[in-house]
Amino acid sequence: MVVTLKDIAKKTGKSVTTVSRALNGYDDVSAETKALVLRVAKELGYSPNTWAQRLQKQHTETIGLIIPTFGPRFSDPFFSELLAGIGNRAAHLGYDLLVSTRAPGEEELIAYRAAIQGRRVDGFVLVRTRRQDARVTCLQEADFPFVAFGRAEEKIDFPFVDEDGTYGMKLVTKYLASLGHQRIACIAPPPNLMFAHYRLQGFKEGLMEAGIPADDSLILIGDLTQRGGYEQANKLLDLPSPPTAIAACNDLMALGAMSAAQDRNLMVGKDISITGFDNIPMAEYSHPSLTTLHQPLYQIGGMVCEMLIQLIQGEPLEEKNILLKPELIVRQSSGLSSTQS
Amino acid sequence: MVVTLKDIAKKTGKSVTTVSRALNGYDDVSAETKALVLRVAKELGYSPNTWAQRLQKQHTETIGLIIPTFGPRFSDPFFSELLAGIGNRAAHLGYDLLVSTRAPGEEELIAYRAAIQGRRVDGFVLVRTRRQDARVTCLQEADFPFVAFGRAEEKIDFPFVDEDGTYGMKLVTKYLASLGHQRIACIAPPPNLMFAHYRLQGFKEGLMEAGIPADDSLILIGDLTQRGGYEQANKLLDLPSPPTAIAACNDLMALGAMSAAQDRNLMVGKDISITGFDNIPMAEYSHPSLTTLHQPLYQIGGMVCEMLIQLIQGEPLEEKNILLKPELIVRQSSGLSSTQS
DNA sequence: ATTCTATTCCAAAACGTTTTGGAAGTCAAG
DNA sequence: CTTGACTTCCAAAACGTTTTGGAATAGAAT
Repeated sequence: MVVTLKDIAKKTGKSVTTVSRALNGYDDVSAETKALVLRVAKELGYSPNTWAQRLQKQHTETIGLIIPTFGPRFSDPFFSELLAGIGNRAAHLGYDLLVSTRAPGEEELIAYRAAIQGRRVDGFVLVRTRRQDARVTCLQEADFPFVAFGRAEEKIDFPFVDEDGTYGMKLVTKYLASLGHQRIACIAPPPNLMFAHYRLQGFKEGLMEAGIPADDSLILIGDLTQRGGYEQANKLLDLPSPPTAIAACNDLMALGAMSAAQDRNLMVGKDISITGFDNIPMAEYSHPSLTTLHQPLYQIGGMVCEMLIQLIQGEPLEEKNILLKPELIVRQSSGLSSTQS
Repeated sequence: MVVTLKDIAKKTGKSVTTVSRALNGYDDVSAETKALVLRVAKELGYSPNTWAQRLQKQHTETIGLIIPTFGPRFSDPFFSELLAGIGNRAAHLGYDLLVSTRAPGEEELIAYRAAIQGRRVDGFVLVRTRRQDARVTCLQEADFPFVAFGRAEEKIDFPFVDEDGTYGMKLVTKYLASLGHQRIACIAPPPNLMFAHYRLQGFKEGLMEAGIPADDSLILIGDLTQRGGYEQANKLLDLPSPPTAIAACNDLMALGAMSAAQDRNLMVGKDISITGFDNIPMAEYSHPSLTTLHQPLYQIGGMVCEMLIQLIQGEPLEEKNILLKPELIVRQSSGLSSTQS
């Protein structure tokens, strides 16, 4: 049923060794033998048993990705875009991608450890880094190759790609201020996530540079989903003195916030300005279209994947740490403050 | 560095066989030996080498999914939702998920064949079945376990889960007709996809049952993306006698169509009705929110995955073919026809 | 005739696990 | 003292590949 090297050896009258070497293009096999072997292999529809190969070669040509699912699902376009980038680049470089989902916590670490010790993958892509990220220490202790999308808190040294969230949020906050907004709210991500820290900091710096006093009642934390954005926006709009602009720290929450505003018959882009972060495909097609910061997730996935594979293959990285500047995309969801009128 | 059975054997003074059997819970090893082995294994942080195990056991505890990427990427929420369902259920049942992306065609088949012959996965989940689907014949010839999301054209027999697209589209078409719409357009998927066939058929049957004559100029084919929906809707709205309702065959195209209408200052839900299919998370939060057919993609992913694993493990399937009825979700993007007024 | 080099091949070991088919020991029954 | 049953263990084979370390042959150089 399944064709092995032995079958080819028997059919060609050569040894298993020779067949193997012929197929792998060694030059200590004569041209005619090689041709014969190749022909027979094709005839029988041979392709090598992956497990035997990997057992022998001690590497797997597979990279791992364990998606940290907060809550029951991950229909987050953030992940799917990133996943596409990683997966396509991996396929292109001849690597497989092994995907799992684990909620952050003990289970998650067990999955990492099992994959490492069981040599199931050659390296990991780490996404959405956290403060005191146990995954990082786990991988570093095992001296296992990995590249992260996101930085770590302490000055821990590891290869990563990240977007400059501080820069981005500062940009958009100052932009909102330049439109005349004085009461600018922020819907921030859960603070244990590293990017939350950077984005929130950018928001605060932006306010400061615009000369707007900080007001902690205008900073709420959302769970990164549309529903979360909706709920937090409602709280903001219920304030005695509600904000005229909301800078959400991701697009999904921004879209939720837009729904909340529209439910109150506010014209988003006129009565209130709302901005996001990520520039997911949805952002362009929402109504009004969403002002946001563009983060090339698909490309980032590709970069991270490529760096990891270089690392695995022992090639030196040109750049170990890459920080990308997000680009402000102004669309219709933001406009001049109407409080003056 | 890496701990093997041999290391444990050496440390405990037992044989590799005994260690293996102790760890695997055979009862021909004494309680104290077992305890000793378990303790040492834990001490050394042993976990088995996956490749060796799989080579020996001849099965991989991994299921494969090759996403047919049309175009450069697959940020389609359809896939990410489905993927989440498959991945989570697989993890729950102790299986890994191996993901690849391949454009339909020769490359794709090669990937399937290599995975089969290389025994890389125990079975496949097939998504988005096509007419004369080469993947199906490939898998059937190899007698390889698979479960599809989607049916096949001919009366080819294989296990699948599918949504009843005909029923769904008939439902929504008749619903639109009941609102007074007489000129109802359809943006259909590429006809080589099986679900395109069923959904289009449902649309036609719906028109017929509502007593509305068919008009082929009102049926256009879109590429399932927002951009595609936008373009096709523009063509429809440019017609001398444009439709008052557009039934798009998926949500993404419906959202694109909404954009097209809104660009012309049409009030979606009043001046024109637009409906989708899938009920992706975005549909609830678009403006206006999208009337659509709910298809529980996450659950479907789980079902397909579970059926596949049953198949792999040689358990009989209670139901080999499952056809789910989509549910009509009426939201704000559809309303009474305004042509009477 | 001998040595050297090049070419072509292959037996055996190795990767780390599980399974097969006993072997050795103990104990109780006959 | 045998026999049989039971418990506990293990050597060796197997999974399918790659790599190691030659062996065999032929031709060329000495």
